[in-house]
Amino acid sequence: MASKDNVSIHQLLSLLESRYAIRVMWALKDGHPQTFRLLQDSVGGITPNTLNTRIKELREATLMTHGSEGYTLTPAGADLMKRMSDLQAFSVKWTNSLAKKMK
Amino acid sequence: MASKDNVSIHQLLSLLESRYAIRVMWALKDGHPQTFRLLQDSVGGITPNTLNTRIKELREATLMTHGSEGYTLTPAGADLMKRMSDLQAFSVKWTNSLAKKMK
DNA sequence: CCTATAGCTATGAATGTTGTAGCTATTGAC
DNA sequence: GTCAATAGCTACAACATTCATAGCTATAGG
Repeated sequence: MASKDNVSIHQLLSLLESRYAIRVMWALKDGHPQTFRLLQDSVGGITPNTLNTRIKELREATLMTHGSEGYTLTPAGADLMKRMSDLQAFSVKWTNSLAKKMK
Repeated sequence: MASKDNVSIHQLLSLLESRYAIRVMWALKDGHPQTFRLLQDSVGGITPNTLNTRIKELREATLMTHGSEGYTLTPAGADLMKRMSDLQAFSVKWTNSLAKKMK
């Protein structure tokens, strides 16, 4: 059903479109657990308030959890990051072509 | 260079993490040009102020343009959406497993 | 002219994010 | 036992983004 699928993607995107949401998960995609403060540093520039809000949202969405060694992605979260890993290569190409435009 | 690559992905993500940014491009990924108001309806719930802000940002980022038939993605924008197309399948799986959790 | 359509701008209120500070609980060393 | 270090978070006020609603300007067709 197409409209149901649209609802799904909209739900997902409205989660991912909060500031830092993707970067929080991105910081965890290598599988190493991180503490609250370490995560804050990895993401860079995020305040504890906001990080905490993101953590709550991502946990409710079953994309990340908190184990004994710190915060990690759930299998679903890891799957999502795997599907987004192409962004890395894109971003490099894109930044380079932007830089060319500027000069 | 790893740190340079990190800058790239951060630049990209901070663009994509604005509300509706991804959904604006998502609405154009089939290649059909859309007018301002049509785009507003396709995205759903976005106000003209915000849409206009997103359009400006995405045009400066060379991810979308405005031709004679309306707004469209640039080749770079289309490339980006292609790389994110896996999100569709993920979101359906994810919504279903969330729904199971709830009952 | 008159209406329809397209692309936007104006305004004030609601919501989200920031910077800075500091609280509580747990752990291990002394 | 108590002291410092670490972890997870909360409080508060300032600032930024997004909202809902309204309406302006310009162009094209009838």
